[in-house]
Amino acid sequence: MVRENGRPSRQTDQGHDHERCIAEAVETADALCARRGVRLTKLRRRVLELVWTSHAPIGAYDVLRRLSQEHDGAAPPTVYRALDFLLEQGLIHRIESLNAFVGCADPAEAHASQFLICQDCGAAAELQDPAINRALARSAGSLGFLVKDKTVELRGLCAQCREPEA
Amino acid sequence: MVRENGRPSRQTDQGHDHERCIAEAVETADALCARRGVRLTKLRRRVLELVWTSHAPIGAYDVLRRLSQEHDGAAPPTVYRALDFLLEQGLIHRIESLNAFVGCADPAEAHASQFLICQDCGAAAELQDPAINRALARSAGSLGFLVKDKTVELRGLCAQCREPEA
DNA sequence: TGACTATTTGTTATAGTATATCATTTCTAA
DNA sequence: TTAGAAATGATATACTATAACAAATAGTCA
Repeated sequence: MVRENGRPSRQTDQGHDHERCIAEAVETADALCARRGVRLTKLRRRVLELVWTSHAPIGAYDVLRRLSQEHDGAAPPTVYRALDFLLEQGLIHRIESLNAFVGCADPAEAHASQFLICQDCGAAAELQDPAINRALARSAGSLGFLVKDKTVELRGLCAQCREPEA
Repeated sequence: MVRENGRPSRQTDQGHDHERCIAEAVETADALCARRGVRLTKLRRRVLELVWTSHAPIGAYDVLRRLSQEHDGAAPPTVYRALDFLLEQGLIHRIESLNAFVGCADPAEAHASQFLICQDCGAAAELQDPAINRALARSAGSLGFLVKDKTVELRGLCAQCREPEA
């Protein structure tokens, strides 16, 4: 587990076993891709792991920098193609306000989610709040707007990072 | 008014007098900046007009291309600085999912708004729906998350562009 | 007024994000 | 085993945004 000075690293550890987090994400992805008949190749799986390095969204070029250390000839398209595949399969999400990517907490089926992004620790928590989706659907619907895709990103301070406030 | 073949241009005309739209936006901006003691310079005012060219969000480099036609030596910082000023003053909004900018419909005071972005005509409608904001606040609050800033962007088809469906 | 100061704009360079294109390799299925 | 499809390699380039410093302009006050 990644630590700094013996204490949990804020960026990577919310007090949980993150290795397990990554392993589970990869297992789920393997199963899902097998069921769907799509190929989670070694490269794509590795990019998925890199995105899951922490719960903080990671930029494509950060993924590239890490990938390059172990994969000769990795270039931007290498990473973007893998990210595109993972996005299509719903295994990761794109955070528009950060130009970055984060692992999907619940990739089993397509869903509209919302993100709470901490400006201190960087972590992005994924929600699927029916009340929010209802309010959005109602508002758009009343204007005759047909929603195809949603981006809901709230930036601020997560509960842990707020504590020192007191 | 911008037209194509004598018919209203979808990108710029939703069946309204858009010249009036632009003029009102500039008048409001002038008054607001005067009251606040900040300077809406000729350059900034012109960039505001260019952002208001249509109700479709416009990219910084599109603004630059247009500005260059009338303003020697316009460069990226010229535009980005003006856009930053306009954002600070709440006169325009940034659409994260498009890396683009759109005029603010109600710049008098800070507000959390939502955008309905039509994937056909490109127009972005700005909402300020209290029900949406309540749902977001409730959800974030229940998790102890302190919200500082929100991005809510729904992409799909606006009422006008849906009609041909039938 | 005239000089000081802060703000705005000009200019050049560069960082950061993403895609187009074509060649090569690898996988799959017949 | 081999043709076709899918994935990856490799190079170039497009698009978005900011850093840094110089010059010009506007506002202030002696």
